[in-house]
Amino acid sequence: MIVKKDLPACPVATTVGLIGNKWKLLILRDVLGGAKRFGELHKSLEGISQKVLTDNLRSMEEDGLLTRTVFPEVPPRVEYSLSRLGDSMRPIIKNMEEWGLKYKELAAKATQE
Amino acid sequence: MIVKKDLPACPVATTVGLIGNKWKLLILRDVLGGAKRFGELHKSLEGISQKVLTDNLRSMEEDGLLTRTVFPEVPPRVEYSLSRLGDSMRPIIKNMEEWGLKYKELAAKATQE
DNA sequence: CGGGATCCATTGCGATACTG
DNA sequence: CAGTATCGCAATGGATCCCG
Repeated sequence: MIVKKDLPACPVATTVGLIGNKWKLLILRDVLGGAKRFGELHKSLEGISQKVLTDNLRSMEEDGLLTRTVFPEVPPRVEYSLSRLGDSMRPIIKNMEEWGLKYKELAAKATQE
Repeated sequence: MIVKKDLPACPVATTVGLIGNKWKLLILRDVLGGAKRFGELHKSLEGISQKVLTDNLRSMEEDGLLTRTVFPEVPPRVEYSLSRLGDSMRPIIKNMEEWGLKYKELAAKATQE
């Protein structure tokens, strides 16, 4: 599902409009590994406040990147998982992961000198 | 050149720390096409203020992603180009571009229905 | 447990003016 | 041209309380 926003002319800007934000990228990273509960995300994303996490999750849900599933239990359980659209971002995160790994190798070398 | 910051354990977080920001990603996009002058970037990045552009350029320079070259002319000319480290981010931006293109196709289809 | 609602401090950022 | 400096507002985000 795609919700209309004004799409910028540049495709990169389009993508950046959806995930050009620290937390969204990290949320994506977490959810790539499978559905996550609110509390799990909150723990994993160190430093994020409940409010900001909620805001980002809502936004990503609106944009069709995430699927929110409520399990009618007591206590309530809510899971966030990747939609098909969200899953199509996997290569982007994968690239960032690979880049980060290489960067850390470089940083390690630079340190030992 | 790599400047030390505290590197997070997660490689994705490492990358996000350097470019997990709307403007930096768009600056990267612009500079991928070759060296750009300050004014060119300012025009291309619609909506950015001079201050924020300067701040981001400085930050990216500190992080070793960009190279800043001053030409001792009158009027002064300053060019920003990709360092080797910055250039290694090309695949990430490329992915985002491809994703944006596909997304726009989807959006177009959804509209015509 | 997973939020919604408030209130408030902090900051980000735009606008403007000035300079080498 | 490519900045730096300053000011002041608006928005972001943190903390807290409450609820289904």
